[in-house]
Amino acid sequence: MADRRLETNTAAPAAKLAPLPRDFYCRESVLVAEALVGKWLVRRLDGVELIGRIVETEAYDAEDPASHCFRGPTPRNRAMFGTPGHAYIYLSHGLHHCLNVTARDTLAGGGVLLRAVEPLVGIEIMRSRRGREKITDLASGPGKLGQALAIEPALYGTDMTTAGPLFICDGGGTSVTVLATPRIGISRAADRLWRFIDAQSRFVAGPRRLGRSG
DNA sequence: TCTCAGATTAACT
DNA sequence: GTTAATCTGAGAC
Repeated sequence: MADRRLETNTAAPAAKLAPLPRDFYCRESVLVAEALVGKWLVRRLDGVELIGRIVETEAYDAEDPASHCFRGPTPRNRAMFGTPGHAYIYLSHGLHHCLNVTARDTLAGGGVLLRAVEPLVGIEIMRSRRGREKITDLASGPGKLGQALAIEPALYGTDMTTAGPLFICDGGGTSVTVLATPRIGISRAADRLWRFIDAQSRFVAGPRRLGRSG
């Protein structure tokens, strides 16, 4: 897999950063979560591009007791009941802004939490925003990702299928070894293997094993 | 209106 | 391994 490692911090040509189409998100959130591993998350901020390669995701939907949309629409989660492919941002523990992209084959509610990315472009800006030097500590967690990529409430509901301030593109298009594991930090439906990680990435935030006992 | 749990992180021991 | 920081929604009364 050394052939597909991407250590560069050189900006990719903007023309190649075409957002993934709406159809990509109009599937079961689990399928979208798995497919997003290896894609590039693009954040445009004050004319600067911050790009990270997605290495860790989690799927949630309305039938999932661990999901924010399990109990139906509220002012906070309304985005997850709208058209797939939009940003759902929530404040975790009153401190951290976490980024989801809405995804579902119906409008019943669902989304994919982006938990970690491998910084590719704008690394120095991310370092500055995070106040950390270690590249593996810049976006290896949902709250860290939010801080590094300037994920803020103003981005709530952003259409991520257009080349705006926030979107996801196919990126390198290289194949990825995706591993399914239990989700992190939840007590309900904790046995579902709805967390997806790049098995080879050192930027994954949590454990790489399948269950509590291995 | 009050209380509690929660899709987290970083500092401290 | 433990704990503090801090906001939101849900449920109980």
